[in-house]
Amino acid sequence: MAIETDRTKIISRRSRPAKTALSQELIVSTALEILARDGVDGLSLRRVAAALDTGAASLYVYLENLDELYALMLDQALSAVRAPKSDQSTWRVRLKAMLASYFSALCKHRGLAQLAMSTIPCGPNSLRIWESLLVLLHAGGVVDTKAAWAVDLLTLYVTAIAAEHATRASHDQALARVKIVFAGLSRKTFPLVFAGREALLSGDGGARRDWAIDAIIDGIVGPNPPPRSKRKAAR
Amino acid sequence: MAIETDRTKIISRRSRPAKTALSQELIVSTALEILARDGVDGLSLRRVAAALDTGAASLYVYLENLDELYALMLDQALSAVRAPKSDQSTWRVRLKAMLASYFSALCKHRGLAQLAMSTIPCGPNSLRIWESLLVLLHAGGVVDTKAAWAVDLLTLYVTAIAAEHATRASHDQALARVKIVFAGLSRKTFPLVFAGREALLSGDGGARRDWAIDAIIDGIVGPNPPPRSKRKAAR
DNA sequence: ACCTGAACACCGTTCAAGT
DNA sequence: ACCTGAACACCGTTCAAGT
Repeated sequence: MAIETDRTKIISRRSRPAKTALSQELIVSTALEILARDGVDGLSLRRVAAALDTGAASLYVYLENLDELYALMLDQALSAVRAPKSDQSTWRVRLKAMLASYFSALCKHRGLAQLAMSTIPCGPNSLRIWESLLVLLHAGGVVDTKAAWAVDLLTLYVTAIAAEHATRASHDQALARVKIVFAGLSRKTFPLVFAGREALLSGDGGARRDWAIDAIIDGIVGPNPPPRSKRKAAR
Repeated sequence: MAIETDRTKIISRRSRPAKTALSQELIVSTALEILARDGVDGLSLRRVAAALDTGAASLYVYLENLDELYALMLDQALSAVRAPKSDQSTWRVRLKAMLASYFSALCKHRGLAQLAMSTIPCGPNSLRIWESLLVLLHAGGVVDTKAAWAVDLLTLYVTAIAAEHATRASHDQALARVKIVFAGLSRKTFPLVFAGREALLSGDGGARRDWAIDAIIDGIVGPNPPPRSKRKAAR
């Protein structure tokens, strides 16, 4: 998407981005950089403006408001999500790969997932991803309304788990509170919580996420999955 | 300004709550009221303080910071979540009832769900709810690590869907953007998104949520559910 | 058309000073 | 111990004025 707007970007790369002409894309990229570096608490319009050697007011030529910036940031970050090649593996493996890619795109910039939770993703990259997910689900026999709802459910889960991930990572105070609570947990009043306290805490990253995604897909496909054809799953 | 700390409390209950002695609980209740009335954007420490006829600084006797307030608000709101009576229905019906209760508790105060997404719930009410959910899942044959992960998955979904719900409700600008995108959607480039655009948008509230919860439970229980005993499900 | 400084109406948090 | 006003270092957004 117009990676290098014009020459200046190549010529005058000194200490600073050297007063490149402002553009929506540049603003968004800069904002994503700041987000990745300083997290969601370090991101502000004023800081983005400062990084671009200008004042916050200047950005309003390119943005209606902060929410629009968030939406654009989300979509630009989602450009990293790629649909896996269609000529290999089952639809299920490809679906999971795509969701994993979605997850890591959200995690790449610290706190992006939190923004994603309060933004309805509807940029070009979201559309592309939705389409790919729908194709994969169709291959799995999930169609129509169910397919639409399934895309929503799957992306919602991935976004939520990424947001939780980011919260725990950046916000160790909250995590410390949980640990204290678990340390003083009464085995009598809460026997099952007590027994499962390890598992409840364990981010354990991958394992829990993989299990959850599989569970959700199982649930979506339903108890009577369509007959598995011997052919490669349809494109 | 503690002019009327005690007797006056009974005597002078006029227009205002009449300068009740401050307390953590009172602060939390007031904050929840403001949240319910003005949404997440209308909530601030200063406003809570103003509603209590004091300055923001006064609250720091009872709160470490804003995050602690959020955590306390979440837990107080979750006190409305009740475990259904154990002597009726199947574990599955009761599980769904409890999750529905969880959902409506989060929706009752506009924007609470958004706070919940960036707070690890670990107050007494969360513990109680976890325990009940674990009991129900055990009745359904889901145990150990799987049960713990399942509780996490279910509550994460409910929280996320409530947050999405709140975002859409309060934030019609974003919703308008989606509608514009869908209106100009290319049936050629995104055939499946185009076909499912109604279903993707339809909040449709209950139906989609019910389907998703059922799908997740199905997925958790797994393809080989334990033999359904004829007895009432164990407590 | 684009950029800017200054202003407006807010934030959370701290702290010395009061009672 | 509790409360307070004032201050600090920030916010997003607007707007008249510049180029």
